[in-house]
Amino acid sequence: MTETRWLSDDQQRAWVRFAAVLELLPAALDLQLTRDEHLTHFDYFTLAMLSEAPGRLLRTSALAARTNATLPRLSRVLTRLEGEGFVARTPCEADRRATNVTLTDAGWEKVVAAAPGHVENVRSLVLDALTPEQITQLGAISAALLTTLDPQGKMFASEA
Amino acid sequence: MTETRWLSDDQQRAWVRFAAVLELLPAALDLQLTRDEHLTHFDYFTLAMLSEAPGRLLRTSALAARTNATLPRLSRVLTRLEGEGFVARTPCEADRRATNVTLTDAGWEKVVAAAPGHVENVRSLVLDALTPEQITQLGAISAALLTTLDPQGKMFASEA
DNA sequence: GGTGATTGGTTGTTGATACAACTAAGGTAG
DNA sequence: CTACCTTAGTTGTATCAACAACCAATCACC
Repeated sequence: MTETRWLSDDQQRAWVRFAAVLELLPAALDLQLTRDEHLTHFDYFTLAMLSEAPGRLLRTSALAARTNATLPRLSRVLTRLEGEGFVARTPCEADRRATNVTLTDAGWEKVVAAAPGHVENVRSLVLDALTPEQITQLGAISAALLTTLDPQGKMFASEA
Repeated sequence: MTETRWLSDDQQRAWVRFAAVLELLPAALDLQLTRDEHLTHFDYFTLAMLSEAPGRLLRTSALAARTNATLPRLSRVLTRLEGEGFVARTPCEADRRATNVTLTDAGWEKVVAAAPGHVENVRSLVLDALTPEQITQLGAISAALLTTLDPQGKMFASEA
């Protein structure tokens, strides 16, 4: 059995604080969206990914990859969002196993309505608390972490 | 209606990456603990907070504050952990509304067994991907974010 | 072109969390 | 001491997500 290498004081301090951020920030992000727009952060992100897709259209499995969702989870969320009139499901002509998901006009309006409040929340919770240098550092740190967390870049539409 | 101030390229890039980390890292932390120790990260954190408390004892509501849990959530988790023999609930003598939660010997053993693997996971997912400077930066950035996210320092036992 | 393996997506079931209602104990004012 | 408010914790109910089982369509291969 190998000896555990514990953390230095500096590592310990950074990790404890960062872990607290991981715990608190997602909840704070969700809170504003559910309160102001009756959308979960996942709902919002799903609609946002569709809004950025060419033709506001993605296949279900492609949308699942971008949102980091399992297919069962996305399936039920889409059923609800479809019922609310924000998305529409249509069979894919090219591959009849697949389903195309499109953002409806109402869905587009919803994203447009929700985005400013969400961005303002991101500003007030994150960006406004940091110096420009720290924002750049955070980008570099996050990129470094993503090389192990998301080596394929699944969550980034522009890549691969 | 005020005009929305959108994000600069630098802000946008940093935020998109950081948001992906917020999505992926907690799941990766949970995965190792559930796979290797059959503990959720919340279970582990709960036991860890108890293990660091004087006498391995905390009142339920104090434990809830340190773990950022609602009382109902903690109540049910404690019921399960009690059934597994890791914690014990005893009435508080001083205030008979309150309940003291103590870490049993089995619970202590569990934390001792689980900690090395968890720490190793934190290393491989976070610390090893960063330079010493970046670790220091991450600590400072997290501290800055916590001034708005957790102004009372609820999650830090040492403070107020 | 038929057989078997794979992929795309939905649904059954179970465990987990939130909100709200509830019980019980403690504090406070008359 | 009694009525009322607050605090500590548990439990009822509904929603959400995960895993697994399932159906349907496509592909690989002979």
